[in-house]
Amino acid sequence: MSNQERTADAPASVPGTVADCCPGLLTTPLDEGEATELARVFKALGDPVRLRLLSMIATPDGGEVCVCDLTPAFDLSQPTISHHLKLLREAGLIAAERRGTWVYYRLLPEATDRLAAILTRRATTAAGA
Amino acid sequence: MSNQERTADAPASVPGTVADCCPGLLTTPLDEGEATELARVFKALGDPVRLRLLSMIATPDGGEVCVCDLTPAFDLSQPTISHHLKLLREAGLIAAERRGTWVYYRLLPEATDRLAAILTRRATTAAGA
DNA sequence: GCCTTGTATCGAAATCCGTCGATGCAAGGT
DNA sequence: ACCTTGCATCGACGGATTTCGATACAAGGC
Repeated sequence: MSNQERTADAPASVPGTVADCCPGLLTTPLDEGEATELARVFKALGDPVRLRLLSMIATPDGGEVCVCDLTPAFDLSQPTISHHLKLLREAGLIAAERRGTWVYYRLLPEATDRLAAILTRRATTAAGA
Repeated sequence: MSNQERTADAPASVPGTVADCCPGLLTTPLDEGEATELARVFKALGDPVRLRLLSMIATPDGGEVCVCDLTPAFDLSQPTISHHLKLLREAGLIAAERRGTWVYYRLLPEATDRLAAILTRRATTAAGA
């Protein structure tokens, strides 16, 4: 049983609304085009290194992490990390910005919000009663 | 002769509890073990065929779909569909039940709930209580 | 018992993916 | 200008993934 709070009048910084954006995977069958596009995003999450990268990027509240901090955190070569960051970028999950010598990555919250909404089971059973 | 038992279904750790499982990906860095385990689930979602299968399985309110309804919905061979269903099963996303001649699949909502929670940005700033 | 139908597993082929070293480009210091 | 440092791209290699046909297993009808 999901004890979801109904943040009806959420006073705090609610990250936008994810209510009506998403076809919903769990409520209506996905057509082929949507499935292909969604699969690309989930595939980007389907690797431990990329998941850790994403969590390291998403964790700081300012939401920016220098690549120079990401690369030494893994036992992998620098090109490999760069490759994984590129995949996360192409999936629309993160964005990069060059500032001087360094490149900073930040999370794109709309992307994860969308995925969360897609994976959220709306209360279809509680319809009306 | 073939003495093989069918033990390759679900992984050892069946997601029974979802209460304390979710560190939150967006709020704390993932350690390597969690990342590996999570990546397996996301990888299962990283294919258009499997996404469509999952949505077809999750869509009916009763939550059960016969394989005989899934297979002809794709332009793929029956073994291929069976293979994709197996991957979704091993990821803990769906479960199978044989009833007579046919096999029925249903969604395991705890799995998608967990993913949705992991991808949900919690209000870290409001860390009260 | 045997055949038919539904589903899973096996083994192989083609393709994709993660990883590396080498190299190129950008920016700054000297 | 030149060199140094940070990051991206290239080309290649090994391992994983997707797909198939063939086949095995399960259940029911004859």
